[in-house]
Amino acid sequence: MTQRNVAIAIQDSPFARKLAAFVRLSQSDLSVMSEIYQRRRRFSVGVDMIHQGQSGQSAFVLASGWACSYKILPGGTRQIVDFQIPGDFLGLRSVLFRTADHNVEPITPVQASEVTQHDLLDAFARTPRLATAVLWAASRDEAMVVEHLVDLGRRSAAERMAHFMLEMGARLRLVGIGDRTGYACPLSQYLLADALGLSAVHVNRVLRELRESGLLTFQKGRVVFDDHDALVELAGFDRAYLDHDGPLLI
Amino acid sequence: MTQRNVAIAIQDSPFARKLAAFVRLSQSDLSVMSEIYQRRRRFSVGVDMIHQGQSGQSAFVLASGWACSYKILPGGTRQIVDFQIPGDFLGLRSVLFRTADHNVEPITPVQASEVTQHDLLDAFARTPRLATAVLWAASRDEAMVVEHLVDLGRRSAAERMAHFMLEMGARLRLVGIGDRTGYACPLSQYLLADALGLSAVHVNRVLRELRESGLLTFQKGRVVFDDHDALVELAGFDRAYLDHDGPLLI
DNA sequence: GACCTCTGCTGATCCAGATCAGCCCGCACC
DNA sequence: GGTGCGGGCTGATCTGGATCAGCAGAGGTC
Repeated sequence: MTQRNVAIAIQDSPFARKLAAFVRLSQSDLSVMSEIYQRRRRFSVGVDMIHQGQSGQSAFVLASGWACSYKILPGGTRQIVDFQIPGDFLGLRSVLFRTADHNVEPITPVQASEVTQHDLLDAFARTPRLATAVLWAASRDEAMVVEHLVDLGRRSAAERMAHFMLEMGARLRLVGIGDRTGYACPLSQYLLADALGLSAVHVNRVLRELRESGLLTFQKGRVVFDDHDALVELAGFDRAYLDHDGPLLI
Repeated sequence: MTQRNVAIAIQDSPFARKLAAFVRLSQSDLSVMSEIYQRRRRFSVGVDMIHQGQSGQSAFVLASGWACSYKILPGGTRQIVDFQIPGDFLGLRSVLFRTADHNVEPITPVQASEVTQHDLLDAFARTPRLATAVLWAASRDEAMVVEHLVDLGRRSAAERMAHFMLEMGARLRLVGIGDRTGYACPLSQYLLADALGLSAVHVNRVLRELRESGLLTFQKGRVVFDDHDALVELAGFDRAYLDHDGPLLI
């Protein structure tokens, strides 16, 4: 494969597409990325990709499948911080902090490219634009976590659920999965509960309410927006934090 | 002032001290920083430093005083995402995303150094190590937001309060304010309520409970840890996410 | 075919924390 | 010296969501 071909291949990956929304990536940026992107690993459901408290962990770029990052509390309960979908960069903090402050676990079978601490620091030294791009991607993740914080702090259960479903819909559409009408969603009600800070029982009831009021249906692994506008209204959803207007770094 | 003197001055700032925990900063990194650090602006209480939805905003390095970053929901309630103390870098996302997705407001009179979009991108291009350091600082902020998310999702009101007070204590000690016994805290119970996702009434009751059970006293602008170990136990507080073990980038 | 586990679903009851209403104090301001 | 008003503080009441308990179907596995 020639250099040029490699660069074309990587350009089409969801990860590169996401970064390109922020910086115009040079040929050398792309080849550094594609080098990393080649090395694929597979993970099966339930096997931690990153383990809280352990050091020397790698980061990953998700190529296919869904994962979730979460924290376990003394007491056994857990809080899911976010779900990762194809194109997402995960475990950055576990590399920068040497020891991981959270877990990451696949929800479906996952394919991911491993990025070691050495890869990362090396890539930053060689291609500063890439470092800035990763900083941007990390900031976008932080914006999502902040939005989840608002969910838990100030939105009711139904608003939270609506907001979450809309956010996942928007994120998936950005990487070419799903459309305005809905998307395939491999999450169980238990996972939703741990993410939204609710009990599984209550998640079930909220989903029923949303279904019966004709807003949203989540059944058999598929989310359908029955009334997109009403959902946006209910959740106070403003997708500004997800997409930005063209590259900042030319 | 000679180059060397400037470098020495900036090295003692809380901001540089924080970054130095992660990367060994070179002479040129320091001089880029000190250039920015000279330009001080003052803000008084209640005047937004960063305004949600507006574009072309700057970031700031806090030199003195406390600020808070928050989001307003349609409906008027707000959620405080975090408080900023001296040495903190704030508004990074408002620069990287061109338009701000949150507000930042001083809680006490504030002195801060302005960092424009141009400053930031320029500094990154000139000193990649600094870019990595800022990435690290941003990740540390994200780790704090994640911990707040866990607070709201899975901790009871008393646990939340304990966790929050311990976290602020640890952060303040890192920049040389306060000690193991307690610290000066300019927050009102209303601010605490907006940060912890509680009502002000309930904040008051929780504070009384903690006081009466001999764990923590917050009165007249001062937080006193009456039983630090019991607080850590109650909150499940693990300060690993705040301090890391020596520079990663040599 | 018996058994287990996972997930979705439901009713009954309980409780942490919200909401409503109001008092008290210090202090800025005219 | 009245008059706001921003805090802190408190009692009474209400409620969203947790908890407890249990059923049903769909796989998986021996």
